[in-house]
Amino acid sequence: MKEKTRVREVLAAPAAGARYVVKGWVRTVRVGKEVAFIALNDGSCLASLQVVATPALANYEEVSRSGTGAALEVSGTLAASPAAGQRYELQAEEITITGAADEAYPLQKKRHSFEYLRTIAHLRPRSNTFGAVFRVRSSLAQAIHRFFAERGFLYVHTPIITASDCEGAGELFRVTTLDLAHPPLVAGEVDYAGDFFGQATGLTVSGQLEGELFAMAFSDIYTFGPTFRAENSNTSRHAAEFWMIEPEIAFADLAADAALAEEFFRYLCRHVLDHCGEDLAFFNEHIDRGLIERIGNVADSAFAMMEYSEAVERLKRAPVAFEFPVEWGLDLQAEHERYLTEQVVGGPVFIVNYPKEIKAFYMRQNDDGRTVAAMDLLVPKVGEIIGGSQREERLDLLTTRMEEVGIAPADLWWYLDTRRWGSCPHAGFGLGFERLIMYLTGMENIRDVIPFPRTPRHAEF
RNA sequence: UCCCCAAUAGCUCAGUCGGUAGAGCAGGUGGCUGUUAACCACCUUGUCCCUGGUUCGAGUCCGGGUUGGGGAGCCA
Repeated sequence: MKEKTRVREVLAAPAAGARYVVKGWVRTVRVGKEVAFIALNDGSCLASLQVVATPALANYEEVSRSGTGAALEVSGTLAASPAAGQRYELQAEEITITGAADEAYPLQKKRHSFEYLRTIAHLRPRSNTFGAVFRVRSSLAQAIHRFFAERGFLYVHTPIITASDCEGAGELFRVTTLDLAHPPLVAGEVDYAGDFFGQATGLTVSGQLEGELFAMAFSDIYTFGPTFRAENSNTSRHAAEFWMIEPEIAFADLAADAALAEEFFRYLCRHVLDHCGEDLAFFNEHIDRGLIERIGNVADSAFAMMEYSEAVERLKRAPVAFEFPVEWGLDLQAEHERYLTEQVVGGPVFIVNYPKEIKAFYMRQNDDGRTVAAMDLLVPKVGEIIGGSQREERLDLLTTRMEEVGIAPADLWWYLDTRRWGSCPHAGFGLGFERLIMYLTGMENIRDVIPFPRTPRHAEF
């Protein structure tokens, strides 16, 4: 095969005149008798390359009839475009139709609803919006690894399959090789002793507990991988399979945790502004006007911090009627979080030190005896985007707390061992990758920032 | 899981008071043109989500269901 040049590179050429081979998919064709214009896109950037075809081509008739979606290989010479709309165009000398696309091609050169595009998720990456979404997603994933690598963090692959169902409150997907029609039974219950792992197992809902084990050896670590929740959640912000970033830092307290989260979040805002400009401009114009300004503000401003107790007081004094009650000891609802970040602060804000009753067992108990060292980062438009805490490193307090909330310490003996030998203050947080992408693109549905979304009743593709 | 809304051509949608279905895009034909999701003319395309009911008559009103969307809870 002839070596190709990406459209992105061709469009960035210093001058016209060179010959190129470009391969991609047709976005639109505008046909005439003496000339046809083909917008060719290969996903390397948002812009398409204008290919100019003339009847001099042996297969001009065929080429001019190729519709939106067809795959073409074009050899030609780059020329300065005489018309407005593009700097360069490729004067085709030879065009091969690699894969034709007829009128049944579901992606037309017009606006489609996101709902419809979800039903053709195998083709939607060829659209402008989803091309931009998945380029930004890829770029952000690499930026996340770079951020941690620059700071000496160890990247750890925590297990996908887990036997501990007390990691969090999330419902586990079951992993089994048992014959579901005829499972082995003992006293009417399924006997997992005969299952593949000899015990009940499921897909992970968090890599945090294993991450803590590695932090107790490598000091600063992070995980970045898929996570699964079998919750029957039908919202624009929940998926059954999503990706999560979970750093864990040893010899660190909640303040250090929040400082890391802020540096991390601002780094990623700065990253898309500096590296995804074309796609961001597209989102800013078509999806969310004000996006670039909002991201820029976050990248440049220090984040506020507010005690949970103060947040409750502010909400109580708020001159608005909330649907849910505000009382010390109750969890903050989405409407409360939005009010705090959008109205009270007008920017990102950490809420810290929550009542221990509404938070997980592993969070470090504060000296007041009623709060734990937890933090949530709230951002305008989205609400909670990061949740983290300092972990309880004191063995006696941790085991007591586990018993209080009904988690058998024996099941997590390995977790408790880190508190038994060489324990130290440590902290970490979790960032939902898709929610980050939503925040940085303005896309409002999690199903539209993950290639093939898994949600209740949906595992197509 | 709960609340609300929606479902009409391949896609995006309109459809008045209940009177028998329409536009744009896509597709076809022709024209025109260095075009810019080109343009102009003509043409083709319907299980009006399913089901039951009210009615002389239902895309339209009512009941049940399915699917999708928005919101809430759970959370990331």
